Amino acid sequence: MSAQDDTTTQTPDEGTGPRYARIQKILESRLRDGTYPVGSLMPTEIELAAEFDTSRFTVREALRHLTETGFVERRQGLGTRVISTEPQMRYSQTFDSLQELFQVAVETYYVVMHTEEVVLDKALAEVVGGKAGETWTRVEGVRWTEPGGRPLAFIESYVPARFAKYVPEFQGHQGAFFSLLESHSAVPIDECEQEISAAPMPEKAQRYLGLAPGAIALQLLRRYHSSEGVVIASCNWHPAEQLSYKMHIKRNRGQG
Amino acid sequence: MSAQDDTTTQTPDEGTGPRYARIQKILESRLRDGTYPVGSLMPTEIELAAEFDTSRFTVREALRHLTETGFVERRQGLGTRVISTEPQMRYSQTFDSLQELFQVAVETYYVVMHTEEVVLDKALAEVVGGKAGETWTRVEGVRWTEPGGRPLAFIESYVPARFAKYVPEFQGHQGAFFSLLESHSAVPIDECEQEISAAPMPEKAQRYLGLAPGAIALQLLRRYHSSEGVVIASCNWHPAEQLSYKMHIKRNRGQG
DNA sequence: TCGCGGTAAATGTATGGACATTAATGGCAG
DNA sequence: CTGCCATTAATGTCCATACATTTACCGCGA
Repeated sequence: MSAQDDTTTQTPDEGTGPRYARIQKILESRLRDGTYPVGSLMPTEIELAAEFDTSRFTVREALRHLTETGFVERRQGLGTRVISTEPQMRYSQTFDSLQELFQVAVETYYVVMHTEEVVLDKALAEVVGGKAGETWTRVEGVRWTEPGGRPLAFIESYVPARFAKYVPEFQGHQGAFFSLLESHSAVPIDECEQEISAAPMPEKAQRYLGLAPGAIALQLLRRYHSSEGVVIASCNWHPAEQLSYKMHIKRNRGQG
Repeated sequence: MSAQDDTTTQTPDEGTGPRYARIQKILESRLRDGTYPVGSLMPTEIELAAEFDTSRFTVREALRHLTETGFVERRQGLGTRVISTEPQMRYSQTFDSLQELFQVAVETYYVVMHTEEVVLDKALAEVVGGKAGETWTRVEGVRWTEPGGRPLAFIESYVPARFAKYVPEFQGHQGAFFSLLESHSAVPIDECEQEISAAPMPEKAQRYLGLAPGAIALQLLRRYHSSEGVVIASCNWHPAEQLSYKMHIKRNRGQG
């Protein structure tokens, strides 16, 4: 309700383009100016439809775009929660496809090199998404094109203690861990954060992968979440020449 | 129409979950087995609705998911074109937001270090998305936090000859090039490909950025496309410690 | 031959309604 | 106090329908 800067009268009737796009712009401006604070629930579809004098369908289109753009998160039975006041790289995907999306894990084989229990210190807890003092299992391994084939990546994985009993299953597993853990423990995995960065290849990884000192790695840190927290955190080191991340960003037509 | 492997009878009535999801799975399997080849047009919404004995709305939901997953591309007046037989990292976004998405370019300043004309050889043509033999302008520069501030990245940009006249505008520009080119030339930019990889920091970049030899870079190759082809290709080298790419991948609830 | 305009066909936008599914809530029984 | 259950409210799914907008295409005229 700030009186300043109100050149944008809050009606979807001005401007051009589809109505849902105009409503979307209004809602975005409200998100930015704090009308709908982060963490709060936005008005319901019915309320917004009434406010903008339009149908629920049109409001849903606007909200769908806000979801795809990473501003809000919607849950059946709950509502529309504000998660950001600016767009995010957020990628929505069905689960089976998600597994295929992480190309490297599919049709490749994992070999466990080393396993140990660790108590999380503060720094490690932050990385894996756990709490300091908890006991987790740390697994070192290498992913291969095929058993006895060419090594692809060095992987360090962390799982909470309650999943430790499934770790032996990792040995020789084809595919991603998270699907294995999910099927064995019946804990559904809802989302995954991924952080891509560049880093020197760790010394141990150089040995396992047969690389010269000074090798460069594309480093992928992934945290797989169930509703109760992180189920697996893994850090993958891929030789820089062997992996790159391609994205295709497409402009929505007609919204200039 | 392969007779083998036909455990999936092609009706959406089996299985559980929403009907559009079942239809989506059937369509995905057809994409994979070549029933709808890459480059071809899929049946229209009306035809699919008739085949699956459902409404156009439900078919649209299935196709919307295929679009978000990167299998197909839809154009009003044309149809649904198959662009891939497996899911892709495809990110749809409005344009204003896209600029914000490429965080680094916003509220930073670009300084041109060097400009020259180059004739594309075959390898370079492939990288920038042009044709061998064409003349492009190559621009070297550095992006800074503020004029005279801290250097953030070394950037090598290529623009086709017809845009060369706008290159002087790059000097001291705040924001991304593509928005500058777009506003000056009135050529709308539809999409952007991005490839993220790890690489050694080029020697020239080490000098410009004041880094020690052996520094590691997160390398971003971007191609901005208009309908007529690549408008800008740029390769950015960021010090590995200063940049990472975070993604949030969310599972569609209720599709196990 | 070239360009212009009309037409058909496809997706895009929008309405209004109905019912399903999920999640929080509060009350009741143990 | 705890646990189960009915209620309520929100989004999710689905229908039939209409019109708008974009694109490809064909034919006509200059």
